[in-house]
Amino acid sequence: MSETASNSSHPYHITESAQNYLEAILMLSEQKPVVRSVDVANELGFKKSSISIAMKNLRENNMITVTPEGYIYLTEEGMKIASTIYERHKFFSKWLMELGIDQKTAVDDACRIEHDLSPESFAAIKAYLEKQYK
Amino acid sequence: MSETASNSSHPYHITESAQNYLEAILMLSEQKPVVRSVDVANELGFKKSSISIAMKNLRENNMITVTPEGYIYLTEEGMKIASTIYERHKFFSKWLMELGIDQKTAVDDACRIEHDLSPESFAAIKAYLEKQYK
DNA sequence: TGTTGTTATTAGATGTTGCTAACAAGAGTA
DNA sequence: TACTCTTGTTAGCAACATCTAATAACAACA
Repeated sequence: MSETASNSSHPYHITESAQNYLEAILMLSEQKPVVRSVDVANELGFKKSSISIAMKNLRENNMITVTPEGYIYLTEEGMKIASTIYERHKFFSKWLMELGIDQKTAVDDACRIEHDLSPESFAAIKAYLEKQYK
Repeated sequence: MSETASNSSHPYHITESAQNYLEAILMLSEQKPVVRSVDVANELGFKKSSISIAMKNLRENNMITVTPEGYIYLTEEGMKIASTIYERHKFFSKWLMELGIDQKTAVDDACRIEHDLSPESFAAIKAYLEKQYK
C-alpha cells in the first residue's frame, strides 16, 4: 500500500493559478478527446515546464489524475472547482459582451473576476441579471 | 542635481497590492488629518515592516511622497490610481449590499474585483446599473 | 542507423508579497 | 538619568508563479 502526498489531510488552498489550470483542463476536455500538458501550455500561453510543475502540484492535491500516456483527467474535486470557475467565466464574458465590450477585453476581464467572488455574491448577481432578462 | 530612482522611464506596472496600498492611503486621508505608515498597517492588518517596504516602493515609483515627519501624501499619479480603485470599491460594495449580501462579504468581494476590470468594462457595468435605478 | 520533432521533467533563477527578528530614534515620564 | 512606548527601518526567510536551459524518452522517417 503506497503512501502518496495526496493523503494530506491539510486543507488545500486553491490558488487563483490552480483554478485557472483546472478551468483550462475542463475547457479543453470539451474540445478534444484527451488533454495533455502541452495542450494546457498552448491554451494558457505558458511554458511546458511551468505546466509540468503545476500539474504535479494538482496531482499531489488530488485535483487531477494523469495516465501513463500523459492524459489528464479532473477528479471529482477538481471538476467541482473547474466547473464553478468555468461557469463564472462564461457568465461574465457573455454579460460584458452584451454590454458592448469587445470579446478580447470581455474574456480577459472575466478571466480575472471569475476567481474573486464569494458564492453568495455570484449567486446574487446571477439572479439579479437573470431577472432583468426575464 | 541628484538623480533618484524615481527618474526611471520604465513603465511602472502597478500590482494589485500597490493599488490596495494607494486605496488605503486615500481612504485614511479622508478620515484623518495625516496618514502614516502605521495607520496603513492597522487599516490593512499587515506588519509595519511590510508597509515600510511597500511605501519605499511606492515612493520610488512616484506614487507617494513622505515628509520627514512620516506623513504620506499621494502624488497626482498615485491619486489617479487610488481614486479609480476606491470608486470601484464603493460602487461594488454598495451594489452587492443592495443585492442582499452582508457587509463583510460585500466589502471583501469588492476588495478583489475592484482590481480586475478594464476601464471599459467598469464603465459599461456602471452605466448599465445606473440605468436600472433611474 | 541516425536524425528530427514532440513531449515531459528537473534544476536553478527571478520577481512579488508577506513574515519575524533585531535594531534605531524620538517622546513622554518616573 | 533611565525606562518604556511608538514608529520606522533593515536583513533574512518562505511561498508562489513563472521563466530558461538542459536532459530524457519516444516516435517517425530518411
